[in-house]
Amino acid sequence: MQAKAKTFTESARRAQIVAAAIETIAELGYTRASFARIAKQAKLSSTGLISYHFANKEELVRTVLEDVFREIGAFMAERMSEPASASEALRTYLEANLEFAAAQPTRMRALLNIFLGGALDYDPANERAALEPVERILRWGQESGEFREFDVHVMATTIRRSVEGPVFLLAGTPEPDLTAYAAELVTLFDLATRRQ
Amino acid sequence: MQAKAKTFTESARRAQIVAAAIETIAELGYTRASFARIAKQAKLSSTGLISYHFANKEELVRTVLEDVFREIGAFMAERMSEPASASEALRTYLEANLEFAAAQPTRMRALLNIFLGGALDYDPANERAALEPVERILRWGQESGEFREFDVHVMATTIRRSVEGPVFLLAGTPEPDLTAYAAELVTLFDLATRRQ
Amino acid sequence: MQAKAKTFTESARRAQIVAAAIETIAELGYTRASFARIAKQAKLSSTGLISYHFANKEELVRTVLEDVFREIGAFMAERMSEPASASEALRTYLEANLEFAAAQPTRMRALLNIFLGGALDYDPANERAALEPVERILRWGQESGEFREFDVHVMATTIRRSVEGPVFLLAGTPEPDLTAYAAELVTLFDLATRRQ
Amino acid sequence: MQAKAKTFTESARRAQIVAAAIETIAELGYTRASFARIAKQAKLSSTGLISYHFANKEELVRTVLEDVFREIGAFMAERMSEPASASEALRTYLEANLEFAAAQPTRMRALLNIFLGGALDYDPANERAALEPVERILRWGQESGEFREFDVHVMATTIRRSVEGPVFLLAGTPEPDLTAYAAELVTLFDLATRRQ
DNA sequence: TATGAATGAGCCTTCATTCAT
DNA sequence: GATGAATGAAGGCTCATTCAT
Repeated sequence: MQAKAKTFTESARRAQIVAAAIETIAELGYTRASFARIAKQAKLSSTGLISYHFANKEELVRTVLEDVFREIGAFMAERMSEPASASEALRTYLEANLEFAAAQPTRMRALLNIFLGGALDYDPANERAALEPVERILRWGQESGEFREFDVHVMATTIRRSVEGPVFLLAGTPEPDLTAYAAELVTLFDLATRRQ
Repeated sequence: MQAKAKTFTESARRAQIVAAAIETIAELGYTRASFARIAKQAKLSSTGLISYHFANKEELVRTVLEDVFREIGAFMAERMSEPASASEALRTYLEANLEFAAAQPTRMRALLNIFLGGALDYDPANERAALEPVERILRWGQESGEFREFDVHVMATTIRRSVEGPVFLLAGTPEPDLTAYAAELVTLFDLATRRQ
Repeated sequence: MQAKAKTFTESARRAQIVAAAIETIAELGYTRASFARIAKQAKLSSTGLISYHFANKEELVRTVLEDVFREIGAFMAERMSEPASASEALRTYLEANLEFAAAQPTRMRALLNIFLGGALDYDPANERAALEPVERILRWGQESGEFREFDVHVMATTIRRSVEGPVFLLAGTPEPDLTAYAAELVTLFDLATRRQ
Repeated sequence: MQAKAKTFTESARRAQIVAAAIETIAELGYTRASFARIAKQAKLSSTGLISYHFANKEELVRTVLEDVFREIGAFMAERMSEPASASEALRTYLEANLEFAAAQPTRMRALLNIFLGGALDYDPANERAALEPVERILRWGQESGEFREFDVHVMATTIRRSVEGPVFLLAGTPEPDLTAYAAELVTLFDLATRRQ
């Protein structure tokens, strides 16, 4: 009944399973990431153990998402602390996103594979959650006069998708220059947002 | 090269199956669009009938893609004929894409679900094919002096993804204002690309 | 209703289908010789045509057997005409069988694949029919005093199977020396049968 | 090389499935021995259970073969220990083969149905393995002077097929006299092989 | 006669999940 | 907590056969 308190062992097992799920989903895509394959990746002896720790596949996937989002959140929080201006915040947002993709390509691929692989019935809440920090920056810039008038939702959607773009590059190219990519995006959206 | 001539009946059946597949893939995603569900959608008596008309699932999906691409191609060709300048071409490209998404939301969703849903092992060639028309416009603009210097690939990727953005909105919202959305994108990328 | 009289066209079609079936069964084995593959081999446009000419697969297979048996029978009849003695008849029987296998390897393989491939519920009548000519020779030899006393059925079975032995060699080896093989068998069964 | 250690339960299940497969293959032939029928014979709830214990049908069949070969090997090893001469070895070989067929007719039929039923793409290695013990006896006899000169391969093939001959009889006849059959074969091949 | 189309049963396999131990 | 075992639904696909034209 009690929903929260987990023993240490249980937490460790769940973490191990989640890590294996991320690895597997990143490598094979969501569809092919069956319990059998995740268990093998985690060197678990039975898929039953996954079912034991997670009510069903959906809960496992949800946990994977939470885990990845928490990491991204922590990473972003560190970079984004106390920006002096909205345009600086936007620049940092773009750079930090691509840095994270470069640093954690597996997590990033898993994330995309989940969203793209039909894992979840499309849930607008997820998109709203991802968009919200960007929209906050954009509104800040418009209020401060740094940014021109534009539809915040459209701009935020475009920005969000722009940073997802290079993730797939990471599979093929060994060392794609994400720093340069980030610089291009920074310029692009600086021009697109700033008051003329 | 030349495919065997199809009889009228066969063409009709194939078209019916393809239509049902589009509907089903758009609604459920690629993974859950099983032959059984497609057959039910098409009111067929047996999944065997799908196998009778298509060698395997891959061929069916490929046919779906061809069908959608042909429609998009025809639609775009009509809009894009004889643009006077690169910036006009870019504007038209953005507008036409969103118009098509508004006119054929189901086809558009199916398309994305196939590409994003792990239906195909990720093939850079597909992405290159989608990017190529955009990159041509961008290079034209740079050569003509209309556009500033920027990395064509990054800009093209960002543009391409920006027009995919609103597709999923179409499921929830009955009449999203894609005209306004297009106008925002046009301004956004005009500012981002033009020589200052 | 009328069981026998076939039109010319029908006979030709049936012959064409039977020939294709032999080819296909010889190449792929009975199990994989589906109507679809036989139709392709015969360049027929529809498997329905096979069903039109043959009540079911069993009838087709039975017809194949009759066809092959008729050929073997004709071939053997020519060789075996008027043997001077039982031992000469036996020698000729062995030689003629291997000659036929060398001359018609496809028919021979098809024959074996049918018997071995579970095509027919095992029917002792087939075996009896194959054994009967051999047993006749053997009884002749015993009655004439050329052959010693032995169990005719055992000897006939052994002889029959001995000539089936080399058929599979024909697949792998381009030019197996069936003449030498026949000579060995002739000596073998001469020693095994003759009065000491 | 070393297969993963099986638990007792798993071994028992596998044995049960193998037994059911033997029964089914012997009765219906390889082709008609589907997982569904084997499962029914074994009173299993689902064909999935067979797939759970065996990677695929090929592995099941391979296991059946190993099982039958192990039994035959043990049976033969006992009979064939320390023959005094090649001709005694040959006699024992013939007798032991027919005894085994009499004692284990189901296993024997299954074996033949697998080899003859197109279960395996025809593999000369299998035939060589079956022939090898016979050829060893024959070479021994030729070297010791007991046997006349003859082509060892032809003789071995004929002997091998001669002992397979009566296996199918076992289905129809309740108590075929395989002892008498063996005696006939012993005489036959004694005459055929011995130095005159 | 011949054709293309359709049918529905059956094939092997994979899957998430459950359960006794 | 963890394991191996079992379940039954569902997957894509092939098959022999039937039928309207």
